[in-house]
Amino acid sequence: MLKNIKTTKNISPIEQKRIHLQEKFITMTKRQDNSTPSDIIAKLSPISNLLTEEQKAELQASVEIKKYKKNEIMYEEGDVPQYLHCLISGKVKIYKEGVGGRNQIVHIFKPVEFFGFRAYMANENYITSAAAFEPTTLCIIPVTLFEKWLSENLQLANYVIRLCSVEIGILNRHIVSLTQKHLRGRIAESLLFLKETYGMEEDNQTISARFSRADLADLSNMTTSNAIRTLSAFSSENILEVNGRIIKILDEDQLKKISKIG
Amino acid sequence: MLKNIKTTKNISPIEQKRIHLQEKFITMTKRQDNSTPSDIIAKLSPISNLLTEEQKAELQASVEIKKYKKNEIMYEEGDVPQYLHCLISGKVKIYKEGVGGRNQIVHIFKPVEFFGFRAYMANENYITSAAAFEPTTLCIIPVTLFEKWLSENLQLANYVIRLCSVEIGILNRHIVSLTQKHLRGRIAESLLFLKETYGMEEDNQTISARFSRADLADLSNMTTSNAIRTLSAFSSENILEVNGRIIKILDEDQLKKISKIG
DNA sequence: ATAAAAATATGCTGAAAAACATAAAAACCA
DNA sequence: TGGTTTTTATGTTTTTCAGCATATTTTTAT
Repeated sequence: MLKNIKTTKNISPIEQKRIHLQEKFITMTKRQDNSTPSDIIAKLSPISNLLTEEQKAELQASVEIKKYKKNEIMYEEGDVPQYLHCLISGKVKIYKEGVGGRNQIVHIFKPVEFFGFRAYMANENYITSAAAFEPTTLCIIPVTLFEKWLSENLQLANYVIRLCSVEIGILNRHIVSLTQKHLRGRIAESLLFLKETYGMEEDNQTISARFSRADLADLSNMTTSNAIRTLSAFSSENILEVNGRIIKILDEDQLKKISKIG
Repeated sequence: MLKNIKTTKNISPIEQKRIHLQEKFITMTKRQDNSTPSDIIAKLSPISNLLTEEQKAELQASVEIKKYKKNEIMYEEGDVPQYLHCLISGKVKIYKEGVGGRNQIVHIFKPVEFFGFRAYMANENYITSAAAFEPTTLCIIPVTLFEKWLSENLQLANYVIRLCSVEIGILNRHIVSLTQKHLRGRIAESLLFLKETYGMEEDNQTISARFSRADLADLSNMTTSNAIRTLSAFSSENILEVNGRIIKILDEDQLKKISKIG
């Protein structure tokens, strides 16, 4: 009894709010995961809309659904690419192992986007790994089937060319940011990028993503210590309000400025 | 007369050899540039082989030949993409301006490769600039025509998808190298990359490219001073033989090792 | 041919960020 | 529930590299 009272006393209002937000976030995430198989096929519209009737039938026949736990790995560097992966719900990181065991996240995906075909099309084994940030549902389709579709469907092929073109642009920008900006600029850019990708919660300030400091570091090319330090600095400068993994952007203009000047 | 003797005396055997190699290199470069218009169309085979007869006729009707001097700029960041560029002879760099006016070279092209369509396909203005390392000949084709071909030619579209897939892989690898390797590892990698791209001269040691230290620096994400310093170090370690812009790889295994461990 | 400009070489200094260390807080789990 | 592991926080030291200065060499322009 006494212990219980003590525990309750220890939780500050801010902490209570954090726990509340955290639970709401988990609920939101889980809710997205309740799709039935037919729902899921419908969700593949970015691809399936471009397919012929025959190809849609092939999709129906070959698609498989896979669920991944938090931090579970989908494929690793060196693996032979076998499937086109479509992200139905959850969040996925594509990362590459660096020299000192340090990882660099090269892409993050949101529903409904697809990945995992590049290496196959380039005739390589995977040079990156893919893992789930949070509980995630994927559709997987044999990549040979996807290749066949590409070889017979102009619309799909042109869509993929446009996707790749956008991706190359992002990577070009990224190279310069990661190599030339300073710690503060790189973290600022990553936070803005997370906001763009996963959006905000109802308050229009809280980023709809819960990343560990280590993941933020891997995204921003720095050590975990420096990610922690820089977030603390932004917090004490009232640019962010940081509450565990819940990050609220208080002064977006300032953050953009820091991101821009490096 | 006396002066003449003095001048001759000042040129060491090594220097004479350097001048000889330099002149031979310039001759080689110039020779590649003597193509007639019909030769040039023939040289576009990587694309034209994939075109239908009708498309080939359109190519013939629309293609233009452009010559660029050393360091001349083809397009700049912010420009509206208008042409597909095919490199017929010479060497081209694609680069991006960084924060402190420092450039990062994100791609180098050799004949016959094509570029300049990515931004258009991504529906953007150019986010990179293109310039000639040395006297260069290009074919340019209206990018709208290229887009039309893509929308009606499966083979071409699939070829472009494969090209983009390879490119994305290179960029992913590049991000990790440039951010995580040390000076020595980055320069080593750039030199090996130049060797892969432009090949060697007859001696099978000299890289068939003459890059300024500043360009090597822009390729390797470092200051010009550090590119100079590191090349000197490699030279005194007998990994390279450096003679102005002529770089001979003496110990490729060692260079690969340095590139690998960072 | 000669002056001016650009590129290369090298040393020195200081800033930025990694590496290391340690403690506190939070999450996990048997 | 208490103990263990992981994550976050923060201070200190060390390494790497950019920035600057200056001299020399090479290239370019006139």
